[in-house]
Amino acid sequence: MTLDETDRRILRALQAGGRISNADLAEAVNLSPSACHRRVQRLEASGVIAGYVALLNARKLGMPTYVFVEIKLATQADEVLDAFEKAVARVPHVLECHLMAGSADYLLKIVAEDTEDFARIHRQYLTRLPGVTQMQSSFALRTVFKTTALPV
Amino acid sequence: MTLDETDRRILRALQAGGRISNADLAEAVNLSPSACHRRVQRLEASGVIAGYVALLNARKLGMPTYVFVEIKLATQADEVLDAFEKAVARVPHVLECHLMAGSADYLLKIVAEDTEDFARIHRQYLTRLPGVTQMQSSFALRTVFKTTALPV
DNA sequence: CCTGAAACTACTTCAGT
DNA sequence: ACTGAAGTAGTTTCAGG
Repeated sequence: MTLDETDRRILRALQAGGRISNADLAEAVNLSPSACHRRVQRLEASGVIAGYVALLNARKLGMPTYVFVEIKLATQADEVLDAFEKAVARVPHVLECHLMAGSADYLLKIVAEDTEDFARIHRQYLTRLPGVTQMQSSFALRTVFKTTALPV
Repeated sequence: MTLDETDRRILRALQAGGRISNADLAEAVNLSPSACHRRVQRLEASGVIAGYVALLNARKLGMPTYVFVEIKLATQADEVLDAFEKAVARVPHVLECHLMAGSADYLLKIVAEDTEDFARIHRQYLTRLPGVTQMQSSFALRTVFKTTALPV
C-alpha cells in the first residue's frame, strides 16, 4: 500500500487525536469530508490503521509503577518458547512481551500499583513461568515520555 | 475520583475501541445514551481518560524493528539528567524514555525501519547525547504481544 | 443519578464531474 | 479521484422524576 503526503497527514492527525471528527480531519488535511472519509476507510481496511483506543492515566488509576523484567530461558527450543508465551499471556498486568535477540531473553513491561503489588505479581505469576532460569526486574523511577505515535 | 463498576466497564470498552459510538457504548454498559455520555465526559474531564488515539501497524509502515537501549550516565546530578532528557526528546523514533532505579539508567524504546536505520539513528543522535558513559542496545526479534490497555 | 425527547451536528452514500 | 447534496445516524442538552 502506497501512502501520499495527504495520507501521512491523516495518520499524524489520527495518532494525535483518534476521535477527531471526519469534518475537522478533512479541513485539517484540505480535503472534502467525503474524500477524507474514503481515504480513512482505505487506511483502516488495509490495516495501516490497526484500531482506535482510549489511553488512560495510569497514575490516576492508582497504577503508577512500571517494571521491566528481563528473563532468560533454559533453551531456545520452540516448545519451550511456546509454553512460555502461552503462560505469560495469562499473567495480568503485563503490557508488553518481546522476544529479544542475543541471549534468547524475553523482555516484559509490567504495570503495578506499587512495589508491593509487583512483588505479589512476581510471587504469584512470574515465579511460575515455565523454562525460566534467570529473571531480573528493573523499576522505572519516572517516565520521561511515552508515545504511541509512529513517525510517518 | 472514585469509579464504580459501570465506570470501569466504560473504560474497558473505550480501551478496546476508542471510536465506539456513545449509543453503542451505552448499550454495552446498560445505560441510556445521555447517562453514558455524562459519565464519559466526567472521566475525560477528570483526566482518567488521557485521550484517544489511532494505533498504526508498524510493520505495514515499514518500521518493524524495535530496539531497547539502556543508558548509563556519568552522574545523577539534576542538571545532567535535565540536559539528557531535553536532548533525548529531540531524537526521532524514540517512543519511550524511562528513568530507571538502581544504576541511574535510562531505558529507551526505539522504532526503526531495520537494523541499518537504527545504526543511523544511533550514529546521528544517540552518540551525541550528553553525559552518557555507557550504552547497550537490545533488539527485539518479535513482539509476542503489546497492549495499551490498563487493567481496570 | 437516571430517563426520554428535542435540537443539533456529523457521518455516509451516491450521482455527477 | 474529488465535490456537493441528501438521507441517515449519532451527539448533546435539558426538563422532569
